[in-house]
Amino acid sequence: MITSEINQQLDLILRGTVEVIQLDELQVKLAEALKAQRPLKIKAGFDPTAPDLHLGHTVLIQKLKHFQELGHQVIFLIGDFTGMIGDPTGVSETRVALTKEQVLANAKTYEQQIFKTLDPQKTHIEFNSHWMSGMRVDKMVELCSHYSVARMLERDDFSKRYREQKHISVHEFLYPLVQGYDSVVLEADVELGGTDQKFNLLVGRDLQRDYGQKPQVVLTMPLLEGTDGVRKMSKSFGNYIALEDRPAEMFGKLMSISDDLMLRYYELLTVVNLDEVKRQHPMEAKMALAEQIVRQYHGDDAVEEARTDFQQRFQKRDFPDEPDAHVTLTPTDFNNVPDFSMPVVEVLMRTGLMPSKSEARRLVSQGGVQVDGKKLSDPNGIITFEPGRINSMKIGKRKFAIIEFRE
RNA sequence: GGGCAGGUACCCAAGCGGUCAACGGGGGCAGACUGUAAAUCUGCUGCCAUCGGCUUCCAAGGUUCGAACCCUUGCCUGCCCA
Repeated sequence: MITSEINQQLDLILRGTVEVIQLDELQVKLAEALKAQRPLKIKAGFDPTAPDLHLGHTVLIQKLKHFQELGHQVIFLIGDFTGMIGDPTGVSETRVALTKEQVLANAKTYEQQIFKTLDPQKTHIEFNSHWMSGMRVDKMVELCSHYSVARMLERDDFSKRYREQKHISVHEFLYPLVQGYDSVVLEADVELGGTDQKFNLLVGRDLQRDYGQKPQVVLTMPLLEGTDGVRKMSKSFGNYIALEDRPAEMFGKLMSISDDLMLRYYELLTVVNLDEVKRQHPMEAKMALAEQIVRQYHGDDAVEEARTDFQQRFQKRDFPDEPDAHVTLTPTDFNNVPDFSMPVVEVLMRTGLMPSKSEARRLVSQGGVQVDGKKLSDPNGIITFEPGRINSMKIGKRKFAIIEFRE
């Protein structure tokens, strides 16, 4: 009776997970929870350095949702303490430490976003600065004594960087310790994280054991590949789909992924049966995926608009309802020219869609610019405007602008 | 504290006195192709400009007719020895 209940829970819990350490411990915890009518504490930590979440983060949030649906206690931990010091990961760039205000603002954004998936009533949000900021140095030193350098160097990225003679700051060693200590403070039963977090999650187990607690079960989730289909989705790679992307943009990005990647997204971001997806025409399946995800974060109306925009822009290669730029010209814009003409490059610059004139000329000479459906080719060309006439401009593959001339 | 190696465009990485705005790869952009794509092929990828010009190769000085390349100092990174 209890066993069947547990197995039912496990079905959902294990969906999509990469690794569970240890499965039998999880079973025991579930059984105890059931018996004592006490929900398990499920912890997942997020770095508040990024103000917005992307689909990659939602893999974990979905998993939290599963636990929540099973009646467990979800703790959304915001690593603001770590954030305020500045995450040293990423050797090439020195990150600027965040101020308290920034962290709070970011945390606010997090709340808005995760509550599109999680139930606000049943979600605890914690900040680790709560117990870390006031920690005395002697206690910090004591915490450090719970772990050894050799074990630190076991960590993949540390050992790799060490081997490759890359820089490692001492305080980077503190991060896993702090994260692990969070689990001690929260008395977490389970901690979720991406596969890249495995080491940190395991440190949590060790520390809990050292502090006389039962070690948390560690559950790792795959890292979602970004739109390039290769590297993990990340803001710094620019291959991400942010939850706050405009609906049309989100839709477009989802449509631009490869067919293979589409299946992966289905697997990790939805509960749709994959065999069913494979039976569909790839393009239709991709549309359905885009619709489902846009709906989740922007609602039904947005889906409608986004789909229409996409079909116009890309499928019909037509002008979208909402141009990316709208330029209004008046006679004063042509001060020295009696016939209301203007170099193409100048017009392009006025749309604000070009980073430089050189870029604009390049685009024109490569045939990437159309005015009213006619392809331009001369980077030195001139466009003559007629009063009251509205000119449409296609700039590159995906940008559209309206140029209006009013007398 | 001493010794050694290195810092080149978005990233990686050539170049080591003129022919360098700087090879090559990745990424990005554009064109072709297509089911939106992806893959593939082709071109472009500092800025301004009609020829042509201007500002770059960690920073500041210096040597030279001329420096990314040589010298000095500083800053940064890694390794080795203390």
